[in-house]
Amino acid sequence: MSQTATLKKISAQLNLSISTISRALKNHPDISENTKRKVKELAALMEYEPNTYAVNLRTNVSRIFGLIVPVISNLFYESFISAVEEDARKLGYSLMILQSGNDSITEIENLKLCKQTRVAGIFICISTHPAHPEIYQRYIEAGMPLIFFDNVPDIDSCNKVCPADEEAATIAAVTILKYNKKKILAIFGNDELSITRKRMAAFLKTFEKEAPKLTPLIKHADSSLQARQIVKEFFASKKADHIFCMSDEILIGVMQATYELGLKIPTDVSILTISNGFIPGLFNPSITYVETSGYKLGKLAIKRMADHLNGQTMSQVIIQPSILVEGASM
Amino acid sequence: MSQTATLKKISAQLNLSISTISRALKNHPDISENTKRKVKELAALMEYEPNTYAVNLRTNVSRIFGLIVPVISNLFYESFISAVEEDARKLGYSLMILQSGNDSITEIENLKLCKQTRVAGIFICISTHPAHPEIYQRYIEAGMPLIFFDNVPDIDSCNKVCPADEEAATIAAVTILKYNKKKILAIFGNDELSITRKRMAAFLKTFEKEAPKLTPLIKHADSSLQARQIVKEFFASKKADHIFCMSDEILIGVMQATYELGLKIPTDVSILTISNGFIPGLFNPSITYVETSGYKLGKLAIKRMADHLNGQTMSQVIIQPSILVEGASM
DNA sequence: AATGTTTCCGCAAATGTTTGCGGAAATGTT
DNA sequence: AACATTTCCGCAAACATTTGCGGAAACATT
Repeated sequence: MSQTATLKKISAQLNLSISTISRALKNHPDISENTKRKVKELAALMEYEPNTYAVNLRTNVSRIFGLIVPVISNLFYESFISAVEEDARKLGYSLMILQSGNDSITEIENLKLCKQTRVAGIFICISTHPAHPEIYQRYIEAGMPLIFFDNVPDIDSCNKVCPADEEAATIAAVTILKYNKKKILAIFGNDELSITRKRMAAFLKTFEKEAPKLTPLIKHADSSLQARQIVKEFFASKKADHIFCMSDEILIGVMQATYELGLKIPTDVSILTISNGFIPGLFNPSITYVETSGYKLGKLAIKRMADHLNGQTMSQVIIQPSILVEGASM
Repeated sequence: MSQTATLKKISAQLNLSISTISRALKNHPDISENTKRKVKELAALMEYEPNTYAVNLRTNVSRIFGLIVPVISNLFYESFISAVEEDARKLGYSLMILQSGNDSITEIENLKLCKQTRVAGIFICISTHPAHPEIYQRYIEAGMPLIFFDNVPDIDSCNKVCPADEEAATIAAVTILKYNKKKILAIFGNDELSITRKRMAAFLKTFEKEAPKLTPLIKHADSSLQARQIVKEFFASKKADHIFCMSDEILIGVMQATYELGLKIPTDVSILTISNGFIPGLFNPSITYVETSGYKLGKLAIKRMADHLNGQTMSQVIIQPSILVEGASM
């Protein structure tokens, strides 16, 4: 890079000490208005910008948040990141974004990188199989502001910001029952994800409570393709009057299957999903969904981070409530 | 944060000087194998990690790339970012991601932030209306490795990595003609985007050349909603046997309109779009598209950056070729 | 025994900024 | 005139690291 202005260079020009320049630029009361003016003028002229590294070295804090997600290319994370970035910038922070690829080792490397970078705080959606869950604890105990979101560890005293997974699944179940559906195929994601387990438990619990005689058929799919095959295989021999999808990914596979099977929605089969809202609107008829907004969750997360940085360091679990958004698929 | 190990603390423990510790840890030949071993052992024990800020202050380079996009929540940028992050990590770099919100002022602020952070390089997709295009030049002249992608400025001597916008539009036009379409509605994005202009010019040029008597009807839409309205208004009075969509955003609106109008695809109207590939696959029938891959573009961009950092600083324009992916919408 | 070479390590400066402390000059108070 | 207070500013240390230079010891060469 080119010649960069420093406090030293400014001080040399004005015959003032470095400390005076530093203080003048930050409106320290010790400095007279007159010299403040002169310093600021020259600083502007020379396009002075404080050297972030020197500042961080001195103060030992940076204005960067670390954000770790399994993948960026995901509608949910993407909107989450977008929300966090927006507000982080307003607070004068920027974002260092890392992908773990849902791999525990990479995740740990990323955490280490955050530590090395002396980030001001970390947002993390943990991987499916954390090899060393105790590591999170270490970061917390070390005083690192750490906000877990979406997929969170089973640690009690930590900050978590989650979609209302149980509530969303409950709303879904209640809605399905309200429409008087009887033969229900429910497709969930990877069984090992905490999010899957939570949603499934709440879903089944609601059925047990509200309609004990009704037992939805549960299937698991790791991908759109699997979901598609599950539906096709199922309908080859049996029928269902409703398909519940745990996520966009599953919905996409299910919709492709209904195309291929020639099923009319909602007359042949009704559909309900849990989603951010974007994908359900692409289909015709548009799919009714229980909203879990990555964007709103992001807003909550950055808010929690800001509060934490302002001294409210006690751990807290925040749940982003879910609402039903009616499409035409029920 | 907790007690952090520093060179000084290690040196105190071992009764060696700081410089010896520093050299031992980086295998400097001046240091004997014996002390190297001792130093490394203690460093590992104390979980020593070099202070990034001190290192950067001394060396004046960081291992961070800045990446500026209009928005993160966009399938194209998202996959671009994903690709860049993957390879950046392999090279030992991380990513600072900034959104400009397609606002020139915010974009300049973000550039400034990159400069302040002393990033090793910048990837930028510029906003629609750069208020001060000369600023880019300033960064380039200052020696900042700068890679423009997707929407790029009209500067000659700079590094650009672009989808083959012209080629993509040409392929689209050729395909439409191949299917013998006669009444063509072509919907493009915002007229002021360089990407729109490039695609439109190539599209029209191909028609002029290959089928001079055929003139597609051109419309512009800034959003899915607008595209939807355009189609509905158009079909209220006229007919078309093909709709060309410049982007996913437009495709989405068009598809909603076809649902509402009850148009069968491809019998009533055929559809072709330019896309990353994700969205076209969601519809039934799946939409034929000309691929412009954000992921592949990202790989190209980071490659160019790596080369630049390795001394190949002369400017270069790289085009990511386009291919036709056949769906069932033609 | 004197000189040259190698091996191994430390001194100190430098990077740019922040900040506690102290101090000179100017002003105000008896 | 003597003292106290205020105003304004500089000194120097500190943050953690890197690196040119030099130097002491050990060894090898005449």
